[in-house]
Amino acid sequence: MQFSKSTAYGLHALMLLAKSERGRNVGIKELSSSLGASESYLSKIMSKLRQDGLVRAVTGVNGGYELARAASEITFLDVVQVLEGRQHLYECFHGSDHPLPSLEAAGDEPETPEFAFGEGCPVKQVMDAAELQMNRYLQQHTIQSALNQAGSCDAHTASKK
Amino acid sequence: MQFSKSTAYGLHALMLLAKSERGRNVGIKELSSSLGASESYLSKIMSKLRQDGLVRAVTGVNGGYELARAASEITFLDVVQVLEGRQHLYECFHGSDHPLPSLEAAGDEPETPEFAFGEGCPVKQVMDAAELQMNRYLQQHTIQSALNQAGSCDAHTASKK
DNA sequence: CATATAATGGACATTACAGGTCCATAATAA
DNA sequence: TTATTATGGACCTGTAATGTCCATTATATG
Repeated sequence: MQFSKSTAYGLHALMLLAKSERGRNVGIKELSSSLGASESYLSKIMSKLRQDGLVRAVTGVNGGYELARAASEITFLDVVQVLEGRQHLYECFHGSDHPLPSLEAAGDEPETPEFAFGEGCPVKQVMDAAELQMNRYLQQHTIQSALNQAGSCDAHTASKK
Repeated sequence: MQFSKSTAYGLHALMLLAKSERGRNVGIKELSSSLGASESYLSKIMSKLRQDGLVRAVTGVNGGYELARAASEITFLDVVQVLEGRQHLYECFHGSDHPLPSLEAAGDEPETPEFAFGEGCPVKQVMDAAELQMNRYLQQHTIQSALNQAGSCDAHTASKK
């Protein structure tokens, strides 16, 4: 299990947009050369971010992208959910369309002492709660807060032009 | 990003082993029929769990698997790390062998105000910390605790044979 | 010892999906 | 009108997850 590269690219792209002066559009060329990603691939990612309302895009000359709202209002969770999808990280096998284990044996097979799968499943409860811990953290951190963090302990590269 | 099916199978297999009487070996046939997985596939998973010391296996007649230590000493994190690997969930693209963005421009291009990637990267700091939140939760929950949880709110299926 | 049982590990097949490219189209500023 | 720039569809590719098969090893039992 790994976060996709798309998420890494998306997060970094938003960091760049947050840094650029407000009102100025940043083109895909600039973004892709800064991040070392191809224009075609990165534009797919930016497109998703736009569809979900995280960035605005304007086509044509001097077009490009800018944040759709303040960097302090864009959480890491927002970005992750757009680029990784909103399904749960954990599913008890056969994504719920599968009949429960004890269907043909209506009580005559004592050697299958099964707990409930799917929703009531204690394994799923733990895994979902674990995911929640992570998501809560991601929701508490924004593009802006990460930017501040970078500015404080990493001031040498964050020189303001 | 999703947990693999292997993790789901592995966790449930351990739950079954924890339920079975101590000292009794549970064979792959029994496990696979209970979980609805093929014997061949599930045995691969069990093999991994054995190599990492979570279960013991004995070959031959009456052989099978049992927990290598108390169910209360096997955390969800243990299982996840065996079956998902121990790499970080997040990597800043091109796993650190890539030169930093500002290499050809030794100070003459003010339009690439880049922060450090890799270790110092503020994005990675947030993502790693988020992962840590999840892992901490997984470490605090064990096969035994999940079993208890199941017993309390799901007692109808957890009848002791 | 012989036999049935059962896990192991290697090799291999299959599938799904992330990663990545290309191109035709639409929108916009100059 | 033209150059620029994002969009979205189609498509290709590599790799990892999933899954099967088989020969081997180990063990209990008769």
